[in-house]
Amino acid sequence: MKASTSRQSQGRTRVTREQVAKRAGVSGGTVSLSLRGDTRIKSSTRQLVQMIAKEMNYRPHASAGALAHGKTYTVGLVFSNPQFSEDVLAAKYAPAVMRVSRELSYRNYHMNLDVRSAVEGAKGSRRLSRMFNEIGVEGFVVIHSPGSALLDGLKDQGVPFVVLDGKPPRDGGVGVYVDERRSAELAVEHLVAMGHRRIASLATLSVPDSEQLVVGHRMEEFPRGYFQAMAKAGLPAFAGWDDPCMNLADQLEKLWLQPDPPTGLITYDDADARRVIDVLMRRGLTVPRDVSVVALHDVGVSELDYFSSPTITCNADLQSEMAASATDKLLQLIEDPQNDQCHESVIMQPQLIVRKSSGPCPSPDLNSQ
Amino acid sequence: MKASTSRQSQGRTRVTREQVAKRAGVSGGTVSLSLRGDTRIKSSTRQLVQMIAKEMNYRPHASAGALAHGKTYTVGLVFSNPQFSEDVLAAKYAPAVMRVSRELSYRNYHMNLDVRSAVEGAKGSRRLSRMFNEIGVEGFVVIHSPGSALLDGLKDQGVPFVVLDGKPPRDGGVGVYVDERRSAELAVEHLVAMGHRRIASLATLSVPDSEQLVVGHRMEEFPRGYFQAMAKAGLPAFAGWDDPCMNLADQLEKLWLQPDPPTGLITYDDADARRVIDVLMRRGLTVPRDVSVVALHDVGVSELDYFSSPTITCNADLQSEMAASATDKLLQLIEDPQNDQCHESVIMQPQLIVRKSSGPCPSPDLNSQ
DNA sequence: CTGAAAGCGCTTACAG
DNA sequence: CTGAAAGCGCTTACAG
Repeated sequence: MKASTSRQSQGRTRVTREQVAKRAGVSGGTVSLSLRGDTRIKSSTRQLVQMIAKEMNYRPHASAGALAHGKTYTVGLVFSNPQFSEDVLAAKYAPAVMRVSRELSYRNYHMNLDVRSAVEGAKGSRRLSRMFNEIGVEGFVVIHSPGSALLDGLKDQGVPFVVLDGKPPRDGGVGVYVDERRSAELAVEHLVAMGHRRIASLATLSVPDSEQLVVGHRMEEFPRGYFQAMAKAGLPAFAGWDDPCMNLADQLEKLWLQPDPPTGLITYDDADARRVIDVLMRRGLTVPRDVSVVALHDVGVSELDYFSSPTITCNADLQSEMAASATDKLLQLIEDPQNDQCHESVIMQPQLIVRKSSGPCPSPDLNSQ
Repeated sequence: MKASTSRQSQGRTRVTREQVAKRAGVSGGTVSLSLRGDTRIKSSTRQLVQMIAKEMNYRPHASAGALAHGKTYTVGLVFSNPQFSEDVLAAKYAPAVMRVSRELSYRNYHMNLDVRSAVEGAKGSRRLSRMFNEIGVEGFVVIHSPGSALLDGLKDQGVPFVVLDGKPPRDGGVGVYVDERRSAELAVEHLVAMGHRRIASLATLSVPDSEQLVVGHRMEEFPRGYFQAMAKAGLPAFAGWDDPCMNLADQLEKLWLQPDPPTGLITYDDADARRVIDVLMRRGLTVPRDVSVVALHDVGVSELDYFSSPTITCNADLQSEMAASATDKLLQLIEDPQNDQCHESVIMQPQLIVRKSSGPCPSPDLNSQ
């Protein structure tokens, strides 16, 4: 019973178009057209063919189609960020991956996921190029690739792509990303609205030391948005760090050596916020009674609610929305590259979700008691 | 400058085999054989062709190959677990997805990820069937599909598949999963070795109520392993729950109403463990000083280390290893189905990682002080 | 309204 | 050792 033809996938004799044609008493071409609902075929024969095809459980062979008409209806999803390990990226972007997959399937496209293209430079480029030429992937969604050489390669070759959660190369290309400065602004505005005036920003590495490169990226937008927002609010900015690699505890230490320690803290993400809260607790400070903590990003731990660690106020994670938008853009780029509109990046507006880590500024009296 | 042929992917004129052939002064067939390193071709011409092909940056067209020889070198990765939402599955299995992708790429296979097949029953089956017939996927890695109708469909059609982190259908098929009973045994043995005698097990739902089905699955193996392990250790088992939907706080409440509350607790996963620790803290109990908590599974929060919530002792997460093994099995199944060995499931042995949530049993004196 | 035919780019016996 | 040719299953002008 277990025995079967040596290649199962082929042993199961495939139903071909010609078989349907014969059964229906028409030619192969007519079958193709009928199944596509082409009105050049008389309605009655069209329906006949459709019926018979369904009966026979006929499925057109995609490879044959691809060879004939040149389209594969497949796009590649690749990670390209040498700064993070694959697993870190995978965990972080899992929802995006899922969303892209779902959106593609709605449009009858397929998704080819390739992790190893995460490799930067020539090697990564070669992989993408192979995917494009060999498998016939029609375009790429590239996840979070800051200033990648990969992208330049794609652009040179005229391969459609869109960057998900990252900016496109300076000289063109499309990206879908969140307005970072606005994220910082929202955080500052929220704290100001709660009466806070002394609001500090903390720089951190939430990744292993070996991946310090990321600091450069983070440091670029994160504090800039903070400084601008503070300026806009007419408040003096002060940062916790001397250099970007300074750890959180040291930054807090330094801030609390000042005569007037901050009542509001802004961290890069919710994971950092929890670390900060933990340090504050050890110093005998309670969040948000004594200090409010707001994070700019949500990496998935914002909603945990423990005895000593409240839920975190932070900007909503928009990756699923970005994924949908990126998929949309890419398909436009593939199907209608003439349309100028699809060559523009999408900048999403952040939305702050207020949770339990932030509250009113303690009044000075209580504060100094 | 921006103008280009209407279909970029085709506009970029593809380098074909015939072009290489002409340049090399040989026939198309010779090019194919040479590039595959076939020794029927004289070494000198073989090398010549290889050189020229590289020069011209020739990439064989996969669809054409697939049409000619019938192989696509593509496998499908699908989720099939109606009990969890896609996002929950995605986050949980992200490392597995990455690992499968990597392993496949090492063997020059491609991965087609399809989320929507998570839909159970006829609809999901149809999707898989379409993937198999249309795209020519040669087999499937099905993630965590307890007793799924999908699998039966695949088996009936003779489509190669392996279940990742789940058991195969009772009547055959291959799965890769961890020995759940042994997981429980390790947890019990660890606590016993630390002097604990009163060890309770807590049942929980770490997913929203709407997904209660999962309880059935969990309850099946989890307590069974616990009860067996306790019996083996010669200790009386006692469970925290009356019914499996009882929440953790109530279970703890109940346990601590007893004259002799437990000194060791076993939870399903590290997330549950943290919830338990949180409840214990509110009751004024410190972990692991007063109570040790061990989880059977690691869902990724075991290593967080906060002031009030220590790292969690639990069994290592083997999903990456399972993913590698599952990929291996599937490719064997595809490439050499005759080999009986590849039709057997793989049961992985768990490994307990001791962290800070477990420690020696408090001595009775200190305990009652 | 439909059929016959060329072609997509490859693989693989089969001659020579 | 290599070339000429049939064939994989489709699409798409082109006749009629």
